[in-house]
Amino acid sequence: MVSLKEIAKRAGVSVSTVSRTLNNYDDVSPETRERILRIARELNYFPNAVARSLVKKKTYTIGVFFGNKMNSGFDHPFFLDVIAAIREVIGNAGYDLLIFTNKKKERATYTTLCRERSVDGVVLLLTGEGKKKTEQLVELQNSRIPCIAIDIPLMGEKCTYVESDNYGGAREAIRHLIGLGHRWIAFIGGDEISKTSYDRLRGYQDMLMESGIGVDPSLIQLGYFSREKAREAARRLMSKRPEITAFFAVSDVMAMGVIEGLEQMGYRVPRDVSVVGFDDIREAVYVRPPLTTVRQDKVGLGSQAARTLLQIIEHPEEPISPVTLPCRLIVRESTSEPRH
Amino acid sequence: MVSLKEIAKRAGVSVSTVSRTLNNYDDVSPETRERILRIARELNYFPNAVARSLVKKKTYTIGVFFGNKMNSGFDHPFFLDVIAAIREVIGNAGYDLLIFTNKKKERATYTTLCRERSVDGVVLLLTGEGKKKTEQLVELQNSRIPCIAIDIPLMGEKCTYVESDNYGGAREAIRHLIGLGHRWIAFIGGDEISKTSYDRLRGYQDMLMESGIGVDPSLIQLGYFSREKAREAARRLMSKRPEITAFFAVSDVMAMGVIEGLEQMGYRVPRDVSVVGFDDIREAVYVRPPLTTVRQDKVGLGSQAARTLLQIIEHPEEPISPVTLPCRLIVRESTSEPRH
DNA sequence: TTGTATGCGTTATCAT
DNA sequence: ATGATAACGCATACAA
Repeated sequence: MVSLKEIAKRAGVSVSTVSRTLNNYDDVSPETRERILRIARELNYFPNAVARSLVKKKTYTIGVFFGNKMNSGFDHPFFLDVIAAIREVIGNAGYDLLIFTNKKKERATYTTLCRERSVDGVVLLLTGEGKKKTEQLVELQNSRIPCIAIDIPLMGEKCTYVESDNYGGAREAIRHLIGLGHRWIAFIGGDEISKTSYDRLRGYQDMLMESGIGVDPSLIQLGYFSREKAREAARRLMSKRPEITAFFAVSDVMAMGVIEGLEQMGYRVPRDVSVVGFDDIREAVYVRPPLTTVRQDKVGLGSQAARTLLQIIEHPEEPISPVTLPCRLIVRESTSEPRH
Repeated sequence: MVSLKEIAKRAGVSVSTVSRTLNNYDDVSPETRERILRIARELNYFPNAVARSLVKKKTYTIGVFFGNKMNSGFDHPFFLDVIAAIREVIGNAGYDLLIFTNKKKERATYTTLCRERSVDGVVLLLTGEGKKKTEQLVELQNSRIPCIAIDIPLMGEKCTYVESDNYGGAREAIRHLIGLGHRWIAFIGGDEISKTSYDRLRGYQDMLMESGIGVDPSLIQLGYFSREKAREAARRLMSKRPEITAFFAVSDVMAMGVIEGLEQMGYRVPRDVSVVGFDDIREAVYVRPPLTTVRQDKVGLGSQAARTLLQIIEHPEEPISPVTLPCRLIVRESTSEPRH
């Protein structure tokens, strides 16, 4: 509303003098400086970020893309924690967050939306649907837009990702089950394409091999990160292979589905069958039985993503690389020794 | 990156012709139109929203303010659901969401931040801390910035709010307890200033009066929307007034605290004492015992807020007024008949 | 120390 | 049907 011109007029100086004063240049006399600052304060002046962005080509805005499903709220399993951490870090650095929601752009891609809004950087917090837009992801990865992805293996000149140690976390989960005495351990995966799910599968397989138990492919099913699909997968598995004593589901939501399916069939968890999840979402501690699960460091993921992104933006010369954060097995009450 | 000027040069026309073409003006010949559109497509042109905003004084951006507490994620009890609904509605209308996070502006207020970023409107999704910045809220309310508050009674020329029927919801909760046979019903309020908490208190009092039970002020305590504070309040209350058979806490988080306190003292819920919450947060269904609570229509709150805000923005001439959405009592397992 | 001029990318007004 | 020009609010190179 009140502009530099307005202040300049009242102070009897030129616009550029006002601009320099307000930007703390030191080439302005103490008297005029005082006068200008006083007037600016009186008029309650604040610079127009839009105009400034136009000339400086810097918006102090970080874009965010994430899943689209409506009814379940944001469908990322721990959107809230990750975004809170991101917000904290980038806020301290002087940036705001732009959440892309505009549905009116049919032909737009992640890249064009970023360019259009001139965001300084972008974070990708996608779920199933979004992760499948491979062409768009590649385009963004190859663009010069500073980009950090969570759980998606993108690598480019200004693009990298953060993830949990999914492989190691899965190993711990299986080690735990084996230690308890389990030998017939089923695996409920996510989908065919996600690296996240794949790494957890590898951890499961490797641990079983190393323990001399071996991998039985028929114990491996996909649950597509859906509670219902996981429930049905568990029921199918259990009726075909009643010797199973434990399930490892690669998300807590699916673990909850597995437990549901098991109980529908008359099994008790963990007395008859043990179940381990992944993520440690908020509900995990409340659910019955409280879930043994592999905790992802959500705050760590978010703040690391933010820090890496800021580094790409503000120190473009420095090399970048993906970062992997450790997971931790949280033993609660959904696992116990196998029924004999 | 690629601008109107670039396209103009390649097409051999002026910038203004390109602009008119791209904005679907009808005063451009079919031939040049085709040529320009083709080149624009080839160059993968997208307009620079910043430049456009500067001249049109419209950003297609809705600002969002909310609580600041870090560790607990966003501290609004149902931030996620509300924001998801808002996102849906404003996204369909062609707007994006700007989440204010910048901590580097000490002297800034809600109003100045909005002006600085030139947002077209703003939604207030505040918790305890934010709600207490009364001067700032008044300033915003009196500004000409289109504004919608959730659960805060702001009213101005371009400012209003949405809330749940807190009074009615509280009445239902108490009616339920009375119907079960309870007579000694304690109230765990939020704080002294929030209208939300106050309306629920009124519902509690009125229902008790209408039922001929009457209100005992010593059964009323504040829990400041904190689990721990509510837990301690419940313990104090219960040791002084062991005749209490039911608690009504004005948030689920506090209800969980109350249950915790009760169980620490050796009471069982609901066998010995019944507990009713408010909100119906996601955890409410998983917690033990599953919480009887007053459900707020989170999606309704969010989408109503968004619709109202859009109306203020796009139809400034029409009158505005606050809207109140109905609540619904969800009976689960934390309530039963009183111990004799 | 201060002012003038120019440009950022776009839209809009007014000629032609 | 098209182009020249100004304007949005600010920053900056250069001149004075």
